[in-house]
Amino acid sequence: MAVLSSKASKARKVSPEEAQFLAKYRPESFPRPSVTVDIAVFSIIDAELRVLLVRRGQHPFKGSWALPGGFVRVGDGHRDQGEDLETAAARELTEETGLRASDVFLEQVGAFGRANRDPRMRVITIAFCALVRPDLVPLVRAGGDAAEADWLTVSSLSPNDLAFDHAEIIERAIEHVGTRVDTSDIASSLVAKTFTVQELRHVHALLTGKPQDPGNFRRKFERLVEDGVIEQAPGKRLTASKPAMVYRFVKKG
Amino acid sequence: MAVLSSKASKARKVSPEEAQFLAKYRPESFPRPSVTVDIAVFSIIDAELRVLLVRRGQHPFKGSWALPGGFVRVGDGHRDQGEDLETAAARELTEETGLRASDVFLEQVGAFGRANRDPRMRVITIAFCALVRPDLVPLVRAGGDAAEADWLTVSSLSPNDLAFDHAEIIERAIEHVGTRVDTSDIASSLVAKTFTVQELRHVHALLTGKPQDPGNFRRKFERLVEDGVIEQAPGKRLTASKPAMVYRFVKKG
DNA sequence: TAAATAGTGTCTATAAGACATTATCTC
DNA sequence: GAGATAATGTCTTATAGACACTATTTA
Repeated sequence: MAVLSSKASKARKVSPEEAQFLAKYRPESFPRPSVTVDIAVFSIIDAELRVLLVRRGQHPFKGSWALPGGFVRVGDGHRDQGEDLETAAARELTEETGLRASDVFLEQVGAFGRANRDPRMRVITIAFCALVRPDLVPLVRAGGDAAEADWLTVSSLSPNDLAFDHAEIIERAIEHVGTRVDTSDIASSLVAKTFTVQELRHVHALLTGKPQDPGNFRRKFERLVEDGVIEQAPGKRLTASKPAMVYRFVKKG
Repeated sequence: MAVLSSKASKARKVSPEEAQFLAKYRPESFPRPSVTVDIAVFSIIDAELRVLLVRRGQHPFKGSWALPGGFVRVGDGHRDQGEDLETAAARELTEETGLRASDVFLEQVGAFGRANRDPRMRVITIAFCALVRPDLVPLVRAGGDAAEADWLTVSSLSPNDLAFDHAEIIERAIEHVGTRVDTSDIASSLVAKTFTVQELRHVHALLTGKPQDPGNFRRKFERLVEDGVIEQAPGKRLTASKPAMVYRFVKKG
């Protein structure tokens, strides 16, 4: 399976015959769906997992909370084919939060395209999840056309408050993140640049939904230090009692 | 997070005001992409992991192998919104193989929508993976418009032989399946109705890409028997030497 | 000194990896 | 009986879970 290289057909050779075909080709006018990207932007605020939502000012679902998102730019559909899905997600993220996409973890969750999920027309959305480090949250400014935006606590969300199928999308996005906690450094996107053992433990607890034993988690943590994923940082974190040592993720070369 | 129920807004209440809004609403004519479903249909033939591909008879990529797939039906875009993505995938699967979707494992892998992945026009595809039990493979008949179809060995595929970004899709589909081998009964979709320990072991070896130790795998297998996932079936599998006991997956209630 | 939280150690259960060994069939 | 594969057993190591314990700070 390693035989299959990732980015195929980057500079594909086009035969004269095929070039002629393409020159003559005119896309037929089948009915087409609208395609959007929606982003479940997560962060941790006040020790709670939260998601950034915008309140809809228009029908349908006027007054409900919705995920930030928007249409994928597809160009004129012939010469200019527009932007990639990831690019669209990154653009929307920046537009709606003011954050640079390079500072945020962004990954596709999947496509959601049930018929009638939008009563106006057929809309297929590509859902992404984004993780924002808590120390960047203060920089988030409610973007563009959004009437009202807020970080809502995930555990107290009610599906009735959410527009479209966004409750389902959020649920799937959380699941998506949760399954990757142990196999990726996804948690690094939800702690500040420096953090204590307990702070990272808390992130894991929130993402997995299970309480993490302090002693057992430390073992995991120490393994990450041994493997060079995490290193100690200068300084200490002052608390109400004994200060804690402070760590940081090692930048990958 | 459990607060979020899966299928939200099944019978949403629409206020008179919103109903009026929807009655007046006319979708604007933003440029829209074409949306297709493509299916990576896998099975095991002659002890090799194979994927069902069709040879393209037309430009672009004429002569290359491609995943079976087709356009998602989106209705007239207003009153009738067409079919769900899963429905589209199941329909295409049946059209192209003759298999009933209920007999086949089918799951979404994700959306692939890079600009210019199709030189004709902007096409976003929702990729699915399908797993066909080996005993159903003989029933597969090259479907509909497909000029030529064949089960190609995954490990000997070259990206150059594949149309569009289908090499990338296949790779991601294999990855998708591989990550679920240990946490789901996905392997049950790749063995015949009855199977031996070694046969299931071989499936795991192919899906994970790692050789599975006979003794160690048996332990795993016995755990599945204890958990009621697998049960012994009558009869034996005759081989060149000692016959092997035969098992089957317990039907879920 | 008391309260609080950081940090350490221990015991057990579970599962994986790497073998060696025995059992039972066909030819 | 020879060859082959099924089936079993053993030893080691890695990890997770539960929980008791010690250390260091603030108030």
